[in-house]
Amino acid sequence: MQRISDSTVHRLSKYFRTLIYMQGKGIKTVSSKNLAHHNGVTAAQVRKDLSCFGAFGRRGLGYNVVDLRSNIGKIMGLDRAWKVALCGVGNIGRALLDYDQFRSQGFQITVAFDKDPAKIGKTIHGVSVRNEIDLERDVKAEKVDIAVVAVPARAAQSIVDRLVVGGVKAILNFAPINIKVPPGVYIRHENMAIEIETLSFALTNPDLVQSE
Amino acid sequence: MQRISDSTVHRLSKYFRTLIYMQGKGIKTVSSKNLAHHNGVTAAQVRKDLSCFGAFGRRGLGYNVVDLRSNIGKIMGLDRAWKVALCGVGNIGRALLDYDQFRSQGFQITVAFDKDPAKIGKTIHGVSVRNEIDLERDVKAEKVDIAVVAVPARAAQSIVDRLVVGGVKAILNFAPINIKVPPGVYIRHENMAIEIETLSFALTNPDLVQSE
DNA sequence: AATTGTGAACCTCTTCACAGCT
DNA sequence: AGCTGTGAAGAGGTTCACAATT
Repeated sequence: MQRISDSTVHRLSKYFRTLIYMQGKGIKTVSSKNLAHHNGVTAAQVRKDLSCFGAFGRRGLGYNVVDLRSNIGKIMGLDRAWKVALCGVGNIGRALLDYDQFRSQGFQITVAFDKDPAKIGKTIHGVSVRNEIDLERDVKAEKVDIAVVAVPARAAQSIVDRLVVGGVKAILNFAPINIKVPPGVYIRHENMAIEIETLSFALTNPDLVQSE
Repeated sequence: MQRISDSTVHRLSKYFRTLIYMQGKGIKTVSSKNLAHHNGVTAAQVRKDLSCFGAFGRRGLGYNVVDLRSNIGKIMGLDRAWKVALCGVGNIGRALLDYDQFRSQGFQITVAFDKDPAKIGKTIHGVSVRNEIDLERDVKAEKVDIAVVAVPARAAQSIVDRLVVGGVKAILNFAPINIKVPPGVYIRHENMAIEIETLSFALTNPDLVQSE
């Protein structure tokens, strides 16, 4: 069985959002060319990406918007609700508690942890903040699927280790540091500093990068 | 002159952060192997990345931490201050106004815009929020280098168009939608939904992805 | 002995191009 | 005629392996 590349998964996520938009607009059918145009890729790329999982289109006609959305949703596991825990209720953590794109796609932040006594016990955006001391116990009890780590860099590895002890298999890390996890645990990094520094690089070396 | 890949630039950004950390710890010298280990890549990859820009190490000895940090800083344009404008002072915008990783690396958010009358005129984290109506005029007057777009998806393309009119050449977009920019303008996307959906995919298809 | 810098080999992802279906 | 699905070709990024240096 073939492995699927990160790039393909990222694009599927984008196609999925485009299809939701199109469904909302009442568009019934879409071609690979059109879907590609909405996402800044080539039509061949769209077809290749989809062909990893089956044949969802009809030659000569294109893809049915509702069906393709439903199929990509199933492929990506977006046809169910995921239990999400948030670790670290700082600036970024608070923003994520109220982030539409998580909520609307089935990612429900049901638990939040912090070690600041001033925050523990408070309810923010409908989620009550718990004491980080109980992290392992609580993520196990709540059967958390995915943890979002938004603690300072120096604390991130230890929080992740404890999440793993609590049985969490998927982690989204916002701390600007590499984290080690055992086999079978998935970790993804979201580092906003990297992207803005990439812009700094582009402005500094316009001859070394291609703009759109 | 060779083009530099996004992956290389992203890794340089990571090496840079590692070197800052090492410098803080008083570490004088680092090998490609060590730098690689801190960032989850191979030693050959580190050397190849650096070799795009010159020969910074000494055979048999490794790299001087302070010198390499300084060199990467120059390459990435992190040895200067960038003027950053924020568009959209919602949950994410507010979090970014107080984001350490921006501030400490020379990205100074000096202007913020919103169209909500309740926000205009207020000062948040030391930045006063201006009326979005004056966007083009103000980014031009303030000589903004980089704009961060944190407005809803439906407003993002139009805000970007106006930023371009105002002369902004680099944009960091948080709206979950593809944005078109003219040649010579750099845009990077930060989409947290994509990464969490990638985790959803991994949990749903453990056989199709490799964990660490 | 340790470690860099780098051409060559390797591998992976993207694009091409066309047969096949509507 | 229009559009998908896909093997083959092409492009690009990563790893190997070793000469060069300390």
